[in-house]
Amino acid sequence: MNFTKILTHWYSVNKRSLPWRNTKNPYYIWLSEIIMQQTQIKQGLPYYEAFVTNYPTVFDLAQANEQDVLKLWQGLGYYSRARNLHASAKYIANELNGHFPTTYSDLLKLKGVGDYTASAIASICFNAPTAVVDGNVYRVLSRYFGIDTPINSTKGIKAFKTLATTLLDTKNPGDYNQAVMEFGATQCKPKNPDCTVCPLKNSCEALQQHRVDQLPVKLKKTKVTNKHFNFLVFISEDQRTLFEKRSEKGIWQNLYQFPLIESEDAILSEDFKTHPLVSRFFDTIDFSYSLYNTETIIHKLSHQHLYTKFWIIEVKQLPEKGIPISKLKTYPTPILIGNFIDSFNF
DNA sequence: AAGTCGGGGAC
DNA sequence: GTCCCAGACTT
Repeated sequence: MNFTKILTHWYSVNKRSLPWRNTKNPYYIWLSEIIMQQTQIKQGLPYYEAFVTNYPTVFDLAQANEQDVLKLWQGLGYYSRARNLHASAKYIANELNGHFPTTYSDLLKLKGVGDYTASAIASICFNAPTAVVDGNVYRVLSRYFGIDTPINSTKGIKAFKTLATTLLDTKNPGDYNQAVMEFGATQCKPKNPDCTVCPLKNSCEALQQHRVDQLPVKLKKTKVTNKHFNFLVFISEDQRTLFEKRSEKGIWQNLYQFPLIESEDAILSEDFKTHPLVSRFFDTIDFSYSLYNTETIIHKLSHQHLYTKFWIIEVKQLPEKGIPISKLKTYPTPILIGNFIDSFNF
C-alpha cells in the first residue's frame, strides 16, 4: 500500500463526525472552510452552527447587514474573513444569481478565497483534482518525505503544492484532501505525536531519521510590538456612553470600541487628568474618573501585545450624542471590549 | 519576500 | 513562555 491508499483508508476508519461532512452543498462547504481558516475545529464549530442557523442560504447571508455578520463572528478573530465572506455572498447572490462558482479558477475570484479554499471547495463539491495544502498537509508531507525546505518560503510553497498534487487520489480528491488534513490534526500532530500507532510508521522518513520533532521547518516570524491602549468609558447621567466604529484599516476594522487613546508609555492614574493626550480630549468638560482595572490587561495578538486600561469617565452630559449603555451588547466588538462589557457592572 | 491580521488550545 | 491552528491579503 502506498501513502495515498493508506491515508484514505485510515480516514474512512478514523474521521471525526463533523457537520459539513454530511453535505456537498458548496455554500456550506465554503462557510466551513472560511470559518476554519487558521482556526482549530473545536473553536470554529459553534460559529459554523451559528452561521448555518442564522443564514441557511447564500441569499440570507447576502441580505444581512455587515454589522450583524460581524456580531456573529465576534470572538473568532481575523475579522476580514467575515467581511470578505459577506461581500462574496452578495456577489454570488446578486451577480451570479445565486449560482455558486464550480471551478477552481472561478472560486479563486471570491474575496477571501485563496489557493487552499478554492482547492478544498473544488475537490469536495465538484470532484476536481485540486490538492489542498494547509498547515496539516505541510506537516504530514514534510515528515513523511523528510523535506526540510521551509514551508513558508516561496520555494517551499511551490514544492509542497506540486508534491500534494502528485499524491492526490484523483478518483476521490475531496476525501483524499480531508484525509491528509484529518491525519495531520489527530495523528501527525505538531507536538509529541504517537508514532508507534501510525499507519505510515514503516515508510516515514522523519521517523527513520529521528527528525519528527524537527519537521516541518518554518522561517522565523516577526517579533511582537507593545502598545498601550487607554479606553475611555464614558457614563452620563442619562446612562449613555460613547462608542465608535473602527473604520480605518488594520486590526478590528468595522468593529466598535470606546474612544481610544493610544500612548507610547503607560498612563498613570495620578497623571491621567494632566496627560497631554487626555486633557486635550476634554477641554472644558467636567468629569470624575477612576481606573477600572488596577492590573493592566495584556491582550495578546499574534504580533501585538496590547497593554490595556479602561478609564471610567463619569460626566453629567456626553460631549456627543453617544448610545444607550443598554445597547452596548448589540454591537460587534473585539473580544477585549466584549469581555469588559460583560464584566463591568454598568 | 515580508508584514499584517485574532483568539484560543496544547504543551 | 512557545508554537500552532482546514490562510488570505497587502505592501
